[in-house]
Amino acid sequence: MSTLHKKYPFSEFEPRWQKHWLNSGVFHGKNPGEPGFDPTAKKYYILDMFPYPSGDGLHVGHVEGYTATDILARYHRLCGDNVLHPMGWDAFGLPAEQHAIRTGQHPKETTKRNIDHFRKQLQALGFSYDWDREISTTDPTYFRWTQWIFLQLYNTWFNPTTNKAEPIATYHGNDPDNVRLAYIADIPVNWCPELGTVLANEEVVNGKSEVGGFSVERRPMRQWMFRITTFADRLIHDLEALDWPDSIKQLQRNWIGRSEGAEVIFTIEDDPEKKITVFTTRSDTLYGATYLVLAPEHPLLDQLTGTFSEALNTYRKACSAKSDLERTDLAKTKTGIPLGINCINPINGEIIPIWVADYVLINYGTGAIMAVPAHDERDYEFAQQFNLPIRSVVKPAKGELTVPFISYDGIIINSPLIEGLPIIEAKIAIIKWLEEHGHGRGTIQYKLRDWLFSRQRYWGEPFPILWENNEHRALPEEELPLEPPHMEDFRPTGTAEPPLAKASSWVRYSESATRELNTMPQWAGSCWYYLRFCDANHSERFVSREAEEYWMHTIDKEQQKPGGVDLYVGGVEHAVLHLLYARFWHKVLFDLGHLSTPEPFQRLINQGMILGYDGQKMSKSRGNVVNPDEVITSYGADALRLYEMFMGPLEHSKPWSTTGVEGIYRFLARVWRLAMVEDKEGEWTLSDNVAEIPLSHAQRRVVHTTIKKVTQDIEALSFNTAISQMMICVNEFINANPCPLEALQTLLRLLSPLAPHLAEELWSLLSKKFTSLQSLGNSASQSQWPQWNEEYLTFEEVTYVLQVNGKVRGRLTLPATTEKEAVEKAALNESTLQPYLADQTVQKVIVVPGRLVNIVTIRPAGQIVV
RNA sequence: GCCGGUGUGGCGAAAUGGCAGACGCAAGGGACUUAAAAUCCCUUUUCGCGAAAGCGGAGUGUGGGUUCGAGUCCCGCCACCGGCACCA
Repeated sequence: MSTLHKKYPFSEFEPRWQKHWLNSGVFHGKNPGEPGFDPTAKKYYILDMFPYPSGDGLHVGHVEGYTATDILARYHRLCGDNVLHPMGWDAFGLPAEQHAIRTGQHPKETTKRNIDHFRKQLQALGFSYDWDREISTTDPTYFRWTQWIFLQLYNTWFNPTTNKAEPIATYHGNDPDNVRLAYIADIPVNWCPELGTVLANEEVVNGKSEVGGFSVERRPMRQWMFRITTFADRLIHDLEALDWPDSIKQLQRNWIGRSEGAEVIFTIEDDPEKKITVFTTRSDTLYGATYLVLAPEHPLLDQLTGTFSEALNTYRKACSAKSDLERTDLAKTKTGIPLGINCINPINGEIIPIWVADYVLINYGTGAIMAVPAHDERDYEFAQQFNLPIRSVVKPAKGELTVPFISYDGIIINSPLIEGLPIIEAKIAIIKWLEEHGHGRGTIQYKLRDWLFSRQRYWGEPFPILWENNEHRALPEEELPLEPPHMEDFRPTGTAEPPLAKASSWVRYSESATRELNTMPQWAGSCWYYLRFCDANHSERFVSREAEEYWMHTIDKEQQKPGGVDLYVGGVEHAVLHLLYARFWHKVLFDLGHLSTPEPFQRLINQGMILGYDGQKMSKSRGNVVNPDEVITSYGADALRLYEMFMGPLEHSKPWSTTGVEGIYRFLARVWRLAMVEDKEGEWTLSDNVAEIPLSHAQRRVVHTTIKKVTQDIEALSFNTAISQMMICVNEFINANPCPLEALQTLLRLLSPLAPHLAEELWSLLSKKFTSLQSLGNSASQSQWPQWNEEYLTFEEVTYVLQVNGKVRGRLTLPATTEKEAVEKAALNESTLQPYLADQTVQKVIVVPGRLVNIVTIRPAGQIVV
């Protein structure tokens, strides 16, 4: 393709404009206090999910989201807004380190090279980033503040009475280490031997590591955790006011997994001092509990009796040897073992047996359940397996009782205290009874677990933590940033010991203190980068208060919007990882008074995936990967940008089509030829056809329709239809002779956010001849976006579609000003309709102004004709 | 199993409850050309009738409903995609 004659000289002018933009600094968004800052301009913060700069370079999927935000950024600048549109690099973390190990180079070098390559590729697409604000998470001037924020979390606790994070000094209990938001815990974690590190729950998919797909095992380890669970309720609640896709909100809600229920305390029959607390969402079925189940790892098991049967020990061992995958396999039959100990149901004093079974999970609720086999499928299956009694305590509101009966549409039976109540009321009554009698309480459980934050890898932020006498303390703030030691051999040790342990002189902090050896996960840097962009070079604070308040301030107090980034565009894969973690950090910093908004991202859009031509996900092994560099070489950056926007709705997944790119390329060439002609030598010169003549009525209508449609579509992020309208406009003028300058001028302005190189080049060529043209854009604070005039959109005559009983039977052209009654009258008199109206009685006439008339008739017999 | 999303020509798609298929791709035809490329113009949901202009019927996964009128709103079902899943 590249050997073909170019339809317009993009390869000459695209790099030229890119260079011009870079050198002139036109895309720099001004902070308050900067020379030229305009306090009257609206601020607009539009953010991309910054990339991990992989060795593979830019993907066409990146191009899609980045083009969408670039169009918005350029559009808002033309509207006179002060736009913040930054870019940076999420360059710490596992993939970068894996890549370095594979290529045998130090991650510092590979990261730098990859970043340089990525930056070049982005600039070759003409994206209007403010490169003055470029950041990399691996830069000490950046991760200094990542470490500082960690210390904020370390020195903070969650006060349940205020429902807020507060400085640890306001905590008056005896062990502050028990309540810090960043804490050390000895718990079973996801250890991945292949990667040589532990992973967060969110990074383990079906028992495999999300990165690389290696198997993951449970093992108890001492790790840094974040108490994100204390924010579970706010993380759910605050979703409401965000302009996010419902699907993403739902994903986060499901992940947090709030469920309301009750804790019920059962007393051990032979030892009334010992009690078991269970969690249930079905307190209404308390009378139906016929046995109780403990998770095999339940700590109470060790206290209950020292004389475990051999069988129980064997069972517990077998469970711990199982992988998560085996254990959660729904298809397998349930296993369990009776403990030989009974407990007492508080509601009726009934003595029921205690079992141990691995269908009860230790890390949800209390690790113990009351089993109600008549109303829970799992309990039912277990009871069948081991011949345990099944007692129905709810019957359906209508219809036959089937067991197990799970539905909420039921009435309580066999339960003296709550007999005959509907389920919801019964729940409340039981909880009230439990609380009054000290046998339990209403409570809320979450699926969300605390966030495992430490990794046993080299390429990440070191923790600003010191250890002395087996106790941790914060590294003094003035010693930040704490840079990782330079190491030649930074590979995982093959054991649970982090590689930093090998840097012995770095590890030793003083005679008696050593440094923390773990590093932070990749999420650390991406949790707050959007804040740093507001003030990327500030050295005194993670972001200056003034800049943060300006770019993140509440945009709409009336609508109770929380504010934050005005538009955030990225892939759906971050729905429950990055987007949840960032919200958590943000809320902590907000509670501590460092930020002015409770949420980071007001509006979120997920771009769909770009698939291969075969409709499959692009992958090297399928051989269907499209390289953006090659598309740029053949068709130019504008064509690539425009094509990806024309493919379909931004949120949809859609397959790549090379002929589709050619179609867009042809369209851009048509725009070019509106103004340019090629002479015999193949040189392009300005066409004599362009003239300063007034638009005809019809032309003016097309131009103003286009202004309106493109403006509204850009604001709605409906770029495909905006482009369609521009095509219609170009089709209108391609054969206009002469072509009015005004049409061309308007079209170029409308096109400039989408295909900026072509628009700039033509504008600049035209303005050499037509001095009436001012600058295309980017001159600050003056709106240069075209305005449409509704008057020009109207037609003098409109054609009505005439229907009889909903079927089109004719048309009628009338002056646009014709009154409804006159339209009706004209329609009834229209000759083409008469055959359909003969023998009929007109029952009703519907007139939709400017569009259609529907005549509803009835036969004399009284039947409506259909 | 639960939650969410999507179903419209050969393909990507478009349609404030008001002429379904704009715009683009692909396909076919024409103009220009010695020829090709490029460019420009025309046709293109489908079935029936017609030499043709045209006329008539059907049609937005599927079955119902609301409405003068449904791709669009409501109820049921089917298929595909994504997420969660022994979470009590």
